[in-house]
Amino acid sequence: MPRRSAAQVDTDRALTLRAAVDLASVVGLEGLTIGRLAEQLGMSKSGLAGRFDSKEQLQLAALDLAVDMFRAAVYEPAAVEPAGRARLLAICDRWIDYVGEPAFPGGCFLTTASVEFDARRGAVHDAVKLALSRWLRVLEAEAATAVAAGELPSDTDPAEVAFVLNALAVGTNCDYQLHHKARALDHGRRAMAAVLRQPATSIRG
Amino acid sequence: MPRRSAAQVDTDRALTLRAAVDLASVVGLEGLTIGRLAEQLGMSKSGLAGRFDSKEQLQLAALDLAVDMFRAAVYEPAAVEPAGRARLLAICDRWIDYVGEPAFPGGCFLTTASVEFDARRGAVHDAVKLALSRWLRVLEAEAATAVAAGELPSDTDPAEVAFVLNALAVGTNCDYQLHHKARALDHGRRAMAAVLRQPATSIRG
DNA sequence: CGCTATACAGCACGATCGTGCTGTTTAGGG
DNA sequence: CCCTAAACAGCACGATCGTGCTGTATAGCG
Repeated sequence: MPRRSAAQVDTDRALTLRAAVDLASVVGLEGLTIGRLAEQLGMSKSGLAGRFDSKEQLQLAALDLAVDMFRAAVYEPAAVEPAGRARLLAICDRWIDYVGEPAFPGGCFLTTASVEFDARRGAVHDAVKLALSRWLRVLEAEAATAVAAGELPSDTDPAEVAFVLNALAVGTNCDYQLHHKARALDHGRRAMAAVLRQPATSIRG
Repeated sequence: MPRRSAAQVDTDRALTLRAAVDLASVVGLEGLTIGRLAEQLGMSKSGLAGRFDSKEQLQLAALDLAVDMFRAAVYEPAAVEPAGRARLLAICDRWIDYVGEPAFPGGCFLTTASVEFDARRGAVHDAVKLALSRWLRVLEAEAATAVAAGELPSDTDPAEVAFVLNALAVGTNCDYQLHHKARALDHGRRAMAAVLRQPATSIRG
């Protein structure tokens, strides 16, 4: 077919990647197959392959989109809250919402990709690791702000708060994806709230 | 080759499954391939396939072995402790040990299988779901015993304790497999201990 | 010492994988 | 209005997948 405008190419690529993310969330990033994705999009294998240099590039692009969608669903709505405990609470709330009604049919994409590629080598592993490290650092910075403001106990380790919140989210995602019981979301929410409980006697005010 | 004694067949099968579990912990239960496993064992594809009815049976057998190994590494050493909080603490301790030095190169097999098959249908999905449900019920029963004995706050929900402990273990496993930082194990241990903290004023004595 | 059942190798099958190459079609610049 | 460049279909390639069938060698029973 023809040469098309850059905008059209971009939206085509975006729609392609959106379908790729949906598919990969169910069958995994490795099960994300050129043939299957092409069939689902109603185009030929070579046509689809032409949009990406290789399967690995497709995996990386799908991962990027999934990270963007996670940030748009979880972080950005919470970023309107003031930094610190309030923002962390908003993040956790949105996070559990995201686990309960994920944008993808197969649950949190980052978690799936992390478990799938944690024991492999290559660009995809590195990209997953980088994305999750960055997210943990965001959480840690918020926790540090909260501690500095006296919104969390002064002996709180921000890195530990970030770790525990992430672990609870990952664990909640796994449980919910396996059993689809809303109680898992309640448990996850309550456990996160307990982590972010204010100090009994406020230190600075 | 020949007809062999039942004992020999059993140990051969056990060795085969042990290799299958190792391989699957890295490449996933779906990436566990007859050809790759046969090559690793130095035998032909058809020879290996003859030991199992189908690939799905191989996956189920590998899963069974992984569950047995998890129980042997985590639950059974802790079962010598008295039921309730002491046993839960021992379980958590062993659990984190298991995450830090898993019997398989790719981390906790159950977690990997759970994430891999949570969005699929079939016997493997059902088996994973059943195994994890049973484990959660074990944790919940121990937590209920602890609450009844006054070793945990009386308003504690045993199901929530079981859920949170499992979520922390899963999250710790994911983080550790991705980054291989011992600090993750410390964080996981501390968070689990916090969940099992004794009531400030013991109710029954 | 034969006989038989079994564990396995070897091979072939269709399907699907990722990736190239070759046309063909067409939108947009000159 | 051409003409170039991009997007894609169609096809083929070797590799690998799971699964059968066939032949063969041998341990253990009678």
